[in-house]
Amino acid sequence: MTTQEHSAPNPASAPGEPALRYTPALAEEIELKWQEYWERNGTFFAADPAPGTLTDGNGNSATEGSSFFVMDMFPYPSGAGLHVGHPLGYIATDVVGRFRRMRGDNVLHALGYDAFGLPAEQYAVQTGQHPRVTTEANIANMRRQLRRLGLGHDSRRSFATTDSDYVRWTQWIFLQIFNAWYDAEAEREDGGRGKARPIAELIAEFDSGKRAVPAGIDGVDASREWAGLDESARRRVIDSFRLAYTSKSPVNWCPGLGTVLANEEVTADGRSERGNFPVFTKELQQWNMRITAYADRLAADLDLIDWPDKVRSMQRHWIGRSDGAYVDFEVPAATDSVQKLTVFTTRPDTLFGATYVVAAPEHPLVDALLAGDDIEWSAEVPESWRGGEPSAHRAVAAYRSAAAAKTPLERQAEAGTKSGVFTGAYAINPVNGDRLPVFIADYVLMGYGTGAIMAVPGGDTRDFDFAQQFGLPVIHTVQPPEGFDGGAYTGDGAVVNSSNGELNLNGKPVADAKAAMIDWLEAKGLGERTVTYRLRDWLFSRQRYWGEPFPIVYDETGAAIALPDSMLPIDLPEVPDYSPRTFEPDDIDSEPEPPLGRNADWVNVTLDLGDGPREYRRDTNTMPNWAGSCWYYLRYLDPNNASQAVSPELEKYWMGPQHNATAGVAGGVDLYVGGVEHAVLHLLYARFWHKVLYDLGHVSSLEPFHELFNQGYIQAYAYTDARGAYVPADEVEETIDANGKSSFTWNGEPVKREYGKMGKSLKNVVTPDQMYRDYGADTFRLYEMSMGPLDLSRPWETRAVVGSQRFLQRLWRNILDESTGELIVSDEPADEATRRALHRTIAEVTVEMENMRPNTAIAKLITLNNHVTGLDVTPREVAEPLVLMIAPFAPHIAEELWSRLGHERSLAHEPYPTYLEQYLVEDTVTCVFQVKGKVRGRAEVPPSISDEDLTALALADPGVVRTLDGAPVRTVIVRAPKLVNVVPG
RNA sequence: GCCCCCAUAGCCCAAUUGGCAGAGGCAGCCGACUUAAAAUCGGCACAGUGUGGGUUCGAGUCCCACUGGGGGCACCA
Repeated sequence: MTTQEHSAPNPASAPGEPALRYTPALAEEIELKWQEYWERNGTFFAADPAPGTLTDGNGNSATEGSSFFVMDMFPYPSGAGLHVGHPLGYIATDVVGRFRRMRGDNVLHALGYDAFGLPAEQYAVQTGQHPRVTTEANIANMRRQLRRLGLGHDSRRSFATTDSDYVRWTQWIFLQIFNAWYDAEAEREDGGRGKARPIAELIAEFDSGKRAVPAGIDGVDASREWAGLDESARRRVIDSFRLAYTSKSPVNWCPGLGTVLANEEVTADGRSERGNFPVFTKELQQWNMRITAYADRLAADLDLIDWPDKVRSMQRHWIGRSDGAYVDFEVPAATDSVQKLTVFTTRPDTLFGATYVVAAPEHPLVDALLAGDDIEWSAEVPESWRGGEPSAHRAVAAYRSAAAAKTPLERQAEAGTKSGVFTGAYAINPVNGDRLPVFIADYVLMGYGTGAIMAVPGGDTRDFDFAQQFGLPVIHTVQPPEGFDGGAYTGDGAVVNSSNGELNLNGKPVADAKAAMIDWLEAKGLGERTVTYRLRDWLFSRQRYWGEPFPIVYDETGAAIALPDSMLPIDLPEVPDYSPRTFEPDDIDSEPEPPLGRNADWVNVTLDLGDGPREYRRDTNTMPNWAGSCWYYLRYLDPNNASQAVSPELEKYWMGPQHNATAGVAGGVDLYVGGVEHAVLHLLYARFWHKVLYDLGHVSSLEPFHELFNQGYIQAYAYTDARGAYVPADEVEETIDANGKSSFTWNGEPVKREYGKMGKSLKNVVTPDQMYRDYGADTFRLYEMSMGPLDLSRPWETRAVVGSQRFLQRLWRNILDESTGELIVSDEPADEATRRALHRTIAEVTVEMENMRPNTAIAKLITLNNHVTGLDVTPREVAEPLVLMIAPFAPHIAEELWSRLGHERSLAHEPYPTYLEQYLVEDTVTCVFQVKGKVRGRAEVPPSISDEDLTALALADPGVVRTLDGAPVRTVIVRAPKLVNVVPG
């Protein structure tokens, strides 16, 4: 090897600086060169197993080694570009991917772009350009910034959700869901019960008479047989089963955004998560996805995957499974008819403690209870129950309108305080015949359970609060512990006050009493065991331009008709104005106006759907942003497939159950890294789609993502001046006084420091481009990985980056002469201490790498490199493994050194260094002698020393003897060979 | 209000099954090199682990209470 091959003159070097000093300019030269090399050689091409079409860089299919699929959360290409916080996760996955590749895995790592959505639309409106133009420009900019990082991605597998041939398959999956129904009785391949089936199988069941027409379908006479229904009625029946369906129902309407939103996109105080506009409930015809059919599986299968407990708990909570029972109460109504009011309770064991019943204000049964004349309150009705009105009719009407007028924010503010009115009706407690007053109150929600509850003030704090306010009796049915200070007792204990002639729960623990009560209710026909969920169906349509159109048309009857696969994709039409029609944020009477409706030529279309050309009207909604991110991981596996979303063979190879040692029974992406902000939305939706695809036989894995890792955020300091205005953070000076206290000034003026996000308005943005320019990509990567544990948020500190740079410079100088470029490594064997240091480092770094602790892995590499710095020459037997171990973090400089060390090929597929056990065994270890746990002496001892010898050594140690000062020894604890603790008695 | 996580040197962070509080980096100090400075090299100092209890021969690590910071949920029966 000659230096001429490598040492191009470096115009950026300062005068007198050695030609090959590892400066930012040289780093850039090296980095661009290797990025070029990797691209030209397809170094990171992930190979399909034969007969797949994608090969590795050498044209080979995958052979040995297991597959490893590592993935980042789909980036949204924003016009603002990246700051240094954004690449943290991408660097982490790259490090893992490169490490696994060196360990012999077939690694698939690619990155696509989630490019539909409101910001692109808004940005386009601002700049007067088509969203596609701005989106593509943003993607190009982001690709450039990320390529400069040196990420080992398979570029052939990248795409954007806005690509027409990706949209095609998003629409295809929508049709799969539309053309499916959930059969709760069907047996699944994984042994469970309940799965999605093609809608054709449902039609066949109706045709054959196997399944009867269900009751309760709008416009369909339930007494009619299937055979007697006309085409339109049949369609209504079928549509009511679909997993994607339209319904006119209360939805979240956001006038400020001009679109409807999913429950998950609305905050607890009734505002849009994006934009923070008020959200109102409005009856609208919208698309929904029947995610509730999967509630039990989405909750249960969280046990099969390796996710942070925090995220699993957030999903569990969102799904909100509650085991309990329906209980029927008879309510004699004013007109002498007897109504049945069904409540849901998770505490059927407390039924003997029910002292009143509450229905939600909008509960439909309330109307039936009030049927009849408007009669004034009877004298026995307490004043507080009357709501200040002369009759039940008026009190209910007044309360209902007051409740309906409350904004979500007001409801939020009032949570805790109770309100309600008496309906004048009484419900009969099925276990003891007690007459319980029926109230309406807004602390009971129509959307959960049955919209009615039995109230047990003795066992529920909310009911207790209400009972206190309305003077209702309190009966405890569980014996509270001693010292209980009154109120509702919600804990476990022995049941009391709970028996009738047939049933006696007294003395039982709560769980047994629950079961006994449900059994009794079921036997008497008074109730049944049930499970309810907090999860609602997923509202799936948006009134926006920049999203996937629905592959749906409507005929003259208004029925939704799926377009055949052959007509996909349905591309977005050109429209005169693609901004959504927005309104005053609080304009409650506004109606959504989809931009797609502005192109009549597109909306009204003549198609031949099998019965000759006919006029149809297209659906003008678009899909929510989440649609594209629900399945993108599958497309990485098979990006060019024109006949399938993904080939089942490839899905099985990369994601199937047990596809490698850690995949487990659920399978899925091996490592998925991203922010915790997607804990519920994206991750729940994607799991749902995946399970539908599983049920329909398109994928073999039960879950999309096997291991989830939430990286922390890189945060930053921001500084405000006396007026509270932000000042440029990079111009602020810090002074530390004698006590170590920091103070900050900008242009000589004192400024205040705050800690939080990095953002333009805070004037504290640092960009990757600045880092590339001032340090190089390798230093930047190394710094981000060494800042601390990956899952922790930490502050960015530009002036600390130099530490990572010095490390790489020292490594560089340990291997070559920075003036001449000559190698300064020696083929002579390393000395014993160096060899031991190397093998210990390999052993330790391997453990850190396997456990995704880059910060400690890097610390150990620095230690080894510092050791090498102290040697006269660097032994090759150390230099080479050191370079290989640094490669995942700083791949460009590692490739450069590897090549200068005489290797012709990239080190990307070079085996990761392994250690020899013999060098880990020490000749002597330091044994610590303690007296009462305090260190009093130490000695070098052989590792194999016996307990007896150690005890003798310890007791003879001068420090120990001095501390004991003649005191007798009670006991000696020996942990050979590292520790002896002498306990005086 | 309820639940979860975190707290170690001026700063970012290490510390195996409870066993010498310190791996690494930033900043600081001293020395070498230099006309000088930067860079580099060599060296040094700095906390007893947020507070108060407890368990233990021994606690950063386990338990309880509190304080401070971060996050989730918020009438879901």
